[in-house]
Amino acid sequence: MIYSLPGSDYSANSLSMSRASDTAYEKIRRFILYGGGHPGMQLTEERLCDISGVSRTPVRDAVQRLENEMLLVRSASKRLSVADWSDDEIDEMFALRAMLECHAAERAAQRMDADGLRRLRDVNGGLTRAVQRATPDIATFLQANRQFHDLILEYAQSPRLSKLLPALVEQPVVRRTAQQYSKDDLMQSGKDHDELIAAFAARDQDWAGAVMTSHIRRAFHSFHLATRGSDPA
Amino acid sequence: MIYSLPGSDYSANSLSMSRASDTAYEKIRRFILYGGGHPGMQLTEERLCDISGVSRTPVRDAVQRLENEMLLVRSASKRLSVADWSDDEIDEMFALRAMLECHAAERAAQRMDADGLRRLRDVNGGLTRAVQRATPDIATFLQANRQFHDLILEYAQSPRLSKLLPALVEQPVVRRTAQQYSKDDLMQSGKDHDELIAAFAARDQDWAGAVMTSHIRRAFHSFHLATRGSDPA
DNA sequence: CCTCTGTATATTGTATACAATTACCGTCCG
DNA sequence: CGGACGGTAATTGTATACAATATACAGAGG
Repeated sequence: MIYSLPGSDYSANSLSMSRASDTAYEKIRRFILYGGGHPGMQLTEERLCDISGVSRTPVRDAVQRLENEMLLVRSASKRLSVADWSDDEIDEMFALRAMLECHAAERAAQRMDADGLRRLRDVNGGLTRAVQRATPDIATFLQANRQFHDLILEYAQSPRLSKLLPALVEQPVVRRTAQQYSKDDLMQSGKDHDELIAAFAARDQDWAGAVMTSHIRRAFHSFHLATRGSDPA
Repeated sequence: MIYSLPGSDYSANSLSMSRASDTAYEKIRRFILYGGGHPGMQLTEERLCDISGVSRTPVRDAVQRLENEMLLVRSASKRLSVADWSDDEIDEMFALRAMLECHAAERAAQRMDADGLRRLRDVNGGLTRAVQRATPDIATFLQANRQFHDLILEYAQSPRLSKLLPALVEQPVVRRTAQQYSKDDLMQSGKDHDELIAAFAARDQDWAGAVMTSHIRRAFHSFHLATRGSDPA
């Protein structure tokens, strides 16, 4: 049986759709990842206005954000299209993400407190319960997973990391690997998280970093097996 | 005798001031780093229009870019101010930069070719000559240094890295450490580059990565000694 | 004297009109 | 028939007017 990817979607703050530029961002993003947008597809700003229901000004704001996340790319003549990630770029994204999440875990280990541990245990409890059901509740799993990694990022206390990491956790990979993971894979994610919590409790930054690196790199290899039928190692 | 910092300013593409949003970006950036902008200073968009001489639309584009680079920060109520980097944030920036530049060097080592080696040697020759003058030519040094690191980034062939790294090589540090480096420090940078070239020629990615890490971390420690009078180690 | 609240003011957010670029396509000339 | 040229349509870039929102301040009530 096959499910979905451990790491995903810390960035999208699904709340606060108040600002038009935020709704534009969300809707265009959704269009690219789950809607009719396929890699290489040309998109005019006007088209994006139709998709998001707002005018060009907030659309342009959203576009700039999506460009930073490399979900949209701009041709030499400033025309927009949906990004088409090469295999090498996806591999690179995993590598960079492993480095930065490792670093975040190391910092979090140094700054963790009792309240943080409690919150991490709560979230991971929910994650584990969601997986252990007869048919795993993927949506809840993904949400809990996001919360778990967000908490680590919070305790890393690095504004710079908080700005950099979300851009690496974007969804083209999720889109290409949705429902790819087995129940055992999902359970292993929960166990990784448990070990991370143990490392945090021990304030052992090397341990925390190593577990996090394993966590991400396992996802990387599972991704390879699932999408290309071979292991990159 | 005291001079300036090894790593700096790969990002600013000093050319192509055609678009108003580009001139706004450049002028506001210059204002923050070398003009009247001091950390914590409040800036309205109107004020930024005066500074850059264009209307609010391109100013807002530029502001978003500068926010990503964390030169500008936005308060909870969406008001802008010049970023005020804490010591911890600066340390973090060096740490992240060391990781990513190391990674870039590793990738470049795998992808280097004869033409790239020649270009790197040319650039570093110019850098060394600029330093060896009776009074080192700092401007030329900085330009050559930027070109050198840009070349490595080019040969790393990672669009993602090319987007991430420039945001870490920004200037608040340069501003706070301008003219801080001795002639020996500058010469050592040239020697680091020579060793990097040797590592590239040998296609030894571990060597290249290690040299790059040393290169950045030495700058980090020199920065500490120069600005805080103590070594972080 | 403090706090709360309402209103004026300042600032940011959005829509739209217009300018500048770029691509598209038919035509002309070799 | 192929390629360069030029005109037109499409698209992005900029300015500005207006709307929404947040702050600041004054005055009333406790």
